[in-house]
Amino acid sequence: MAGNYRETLNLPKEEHTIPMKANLPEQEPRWQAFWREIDLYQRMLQKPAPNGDFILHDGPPYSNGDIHMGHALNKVLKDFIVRFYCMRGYRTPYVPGWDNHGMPIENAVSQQFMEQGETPTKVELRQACREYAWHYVQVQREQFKRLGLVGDWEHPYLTMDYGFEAGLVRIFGELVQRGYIYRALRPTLWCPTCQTALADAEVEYNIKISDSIYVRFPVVASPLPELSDSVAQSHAYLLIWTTTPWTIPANLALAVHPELDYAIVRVGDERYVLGNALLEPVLKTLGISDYEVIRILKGRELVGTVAKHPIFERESPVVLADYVKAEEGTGIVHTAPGHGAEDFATGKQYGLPILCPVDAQGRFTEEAGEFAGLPIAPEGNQAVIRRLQEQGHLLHHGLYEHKYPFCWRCDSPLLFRTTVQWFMSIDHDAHRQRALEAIRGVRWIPPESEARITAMVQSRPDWCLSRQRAWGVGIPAFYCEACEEPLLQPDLIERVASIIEREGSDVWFERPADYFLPKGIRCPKCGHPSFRKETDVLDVWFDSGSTHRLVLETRPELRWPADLYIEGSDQHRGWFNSSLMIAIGTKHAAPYRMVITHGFVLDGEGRKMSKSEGNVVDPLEVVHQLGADVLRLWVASTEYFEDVRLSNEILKFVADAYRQIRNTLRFIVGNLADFDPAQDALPYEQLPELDRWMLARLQEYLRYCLHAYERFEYHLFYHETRRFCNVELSAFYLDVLKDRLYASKANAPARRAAQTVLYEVACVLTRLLAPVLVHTMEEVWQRLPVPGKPISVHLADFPVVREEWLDKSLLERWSRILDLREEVHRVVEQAKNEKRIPNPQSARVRLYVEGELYALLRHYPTAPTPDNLLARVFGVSQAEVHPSEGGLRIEVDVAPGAKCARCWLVLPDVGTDPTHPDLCARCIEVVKAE
RNA sequence: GGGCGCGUAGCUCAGCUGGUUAGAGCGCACCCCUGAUAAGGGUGAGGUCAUUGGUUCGAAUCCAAUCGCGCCCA
Repeated sequence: MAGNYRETLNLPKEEHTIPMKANLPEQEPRWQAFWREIDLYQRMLQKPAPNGDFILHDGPPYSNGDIHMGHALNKVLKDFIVRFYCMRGYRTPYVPGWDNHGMPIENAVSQQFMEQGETPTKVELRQACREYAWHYVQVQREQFKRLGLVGDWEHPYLTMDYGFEAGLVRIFGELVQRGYIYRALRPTLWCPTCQTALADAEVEYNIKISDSIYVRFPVVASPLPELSDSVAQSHAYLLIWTTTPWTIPANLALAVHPELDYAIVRVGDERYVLGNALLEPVLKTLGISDYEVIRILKGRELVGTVAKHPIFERESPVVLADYVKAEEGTGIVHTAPGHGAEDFATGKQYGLPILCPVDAQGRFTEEAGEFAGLPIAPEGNQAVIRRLQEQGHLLHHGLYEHKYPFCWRCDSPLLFRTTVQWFMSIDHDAHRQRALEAIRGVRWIPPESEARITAMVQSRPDWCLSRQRAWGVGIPAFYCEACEEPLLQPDLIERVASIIEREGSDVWFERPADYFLPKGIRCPKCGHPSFRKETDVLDVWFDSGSTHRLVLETRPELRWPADLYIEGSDQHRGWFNSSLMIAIGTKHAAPYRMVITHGFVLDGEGRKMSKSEGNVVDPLEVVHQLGADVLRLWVASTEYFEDVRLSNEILKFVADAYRQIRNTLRFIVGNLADFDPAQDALPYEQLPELDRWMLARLQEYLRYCLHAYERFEYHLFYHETRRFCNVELSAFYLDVLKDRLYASKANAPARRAAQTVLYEVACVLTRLLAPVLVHTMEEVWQRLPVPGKPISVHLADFPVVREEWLDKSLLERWSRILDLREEVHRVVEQAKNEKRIPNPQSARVRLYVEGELYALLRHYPTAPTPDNLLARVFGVSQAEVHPSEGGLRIEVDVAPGAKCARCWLVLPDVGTDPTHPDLCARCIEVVKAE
């Protein structure tokens, strides 16, 4: 009678393990609630920390809008690190923060006011900005928490906290004290409609059709005979091209490239100088076909030549500039230092005045002489062109289509104006050298990052701290109302700071200057008693650049400097840089010991994600559909030092990986249902060889993973874990173990040995994966029978390699057996395909081996029983080993005997007992014992 | 246009200082199992190592250029 023996087996207990379906979107919030209940973050901090502190300082995201994948990547990486260090025995306080001030919020809020037709006062605008920023702090905080991030979310740092704002003013004061701060003119892109300077991010480049004019400047003096000879007749000219005629009134020089070739050409009795490479196209445009090249010379030879302004009685000397190009124009660049960044730099270099005859509304000032009062465009342009024509210096006028900067809010074409701004000097007191030295003392990961920050610091200009904005911390300067003398004094700055600390930075905009100044103060220059306040606010990079001082130094659980900053690679110019500047400026040392950079999140094709492309993957949606653990596993799977890719397809693969890891653990935990390590675990010495092999492989795997964790290379850990779970556990060890686990007596040593190892494997995997799969590993942990275990896996210690289990010779022997296993599989597969056997389970394998391999294999039992290790390893019912003289031969046939109804092995001893005619000898014994 | 970086199978990644037929896992195809079952197992097919040209006895690995992509700047 074929009985049903299923009930006599020790099958994994479904109710004792984790469910196959993870249902993360629903389950994760429950675990998060659990952590909140037990106050996991505080418990992590209270955990013994024999290795001391590890301070990861959070770079503050900007508090506008929902989080995107870039945030998710950044914060999840931080979370891996915090959790790993904590489990490694470090105290790891993590204080998340937000960057609140700044233009994007101000713009969004102004937009809202505009839509409602309201014009807020500065203070009203600021209050709305503060509310807006706070709203998104709360939104993002919840979104971050949903990703499973651990940290002091109830006490984050905010750059708009009064204390922080006061701190900013004080740091500014420190820099004033140390002599870093100065005031100077600077060219800015200016919107004449909004009447404000714009930041780069507020500028959009669009196609514009401009006037294109070729203008000649008469030479009035030159060391070159070819030019000076004709001076008397005014017949030598330098030829320029411009698309902004209105800047001609501000012309103060003509720039040439020192190394480019220039031609002096004769046209009738006139001579023209222009770039040799541009000779033909330019003369063609001007309609000149009859000409003669008199001389070719280098640009630098033109130095000393001076032209006359084509309209005004003023000189315009030739100057040298590297940015002059031979691709466009005439090779000679009309230079107006008041109207362009490059022109400004050249102007400064040559000591030219910074002439900017245009007012805030884009109208010519008195300095523009006859043009005063005209808007620069279109009237100004037309007037200038007309005047040039009257003078006979306009050689060509056409139209030109090119990219031009526009205001992103009002779409007006922008112009360059020079205005007075506050700066931090980067070269004061050897600051730049100190910074470069400090960079060398920091550990940069990846190492290329050091070259990048070095280049940035080497070439960075002075820091322009002024922003003509409302939503920020006011620059604490005063001006004499009589003589305009600026008043910038550390003691006065401290007065402002202490008031802001009490009342918030709005007070600067609400109160008059007197409120902040001591009674009786007078202008040191003219003695006048009344002052006005500076209206500029600090650049927001100053805010975030100060966090290391205002967070690390003020929170008792933190310290300065940080052990680690980890941010996107754009922060070389951003936060890494601004933090370094302020740290060097105020403390002469770097604010971080180690800096990691990660790449950007691109789509599946390696392109930037953008709404218009429709290739954006939203982290909130991923969490909603697949779960945070899948998202986190994706982060772990990427080589994030470079840009990383993400698409739905990629997520599908990661979700598969998640399922495989989950199922492996599900199987292991299910087989530990009746296992109590305290009572049932076997000592190492009593473990069968295969189990000791597994423990050795586990140590090798663990060592590899620890190394990967230590180097922040989670992708190596991810791949090795997948391989370990799929190949070594699922496809091999667990499969081989099934007979022992299921068919042995529950407390048979063979079964307890298997469980002992499974338990070890589970303990290692769970802790190793805990920083990544925070929810899933907690779920597993709660099921594991660990004696005296911490309440959460996140409070456990990271596993350590047990060297004594690394049995080298065992590993070596088994690597040969595993090779042989592959051979056997191939032969069995072939037999199956040829229908010689229905399936591997019904097969017998006979090995004919020689030499060393025979010496190795002969020790294994070859009798047809469940204990035939080689048969179990090969996945067949029976296996024999025979000596051979002609190399390896593998024969496969149908195993003799019958299939045991209980263990399903085909064995000859099935049916030896009449009470159980369909059982093998081993199973009879097990069944009878019950 | 400039600076930095990247480009190995459909996907994610190995491949140390140049040296045997370029590896892994997943995915895919075919098959097995039905006592991990919306699971598990086996076998197999996939790559001119972005392109081109150099250096070398020999290059995915070094050099140059080109193309594509990204970040920062102009």
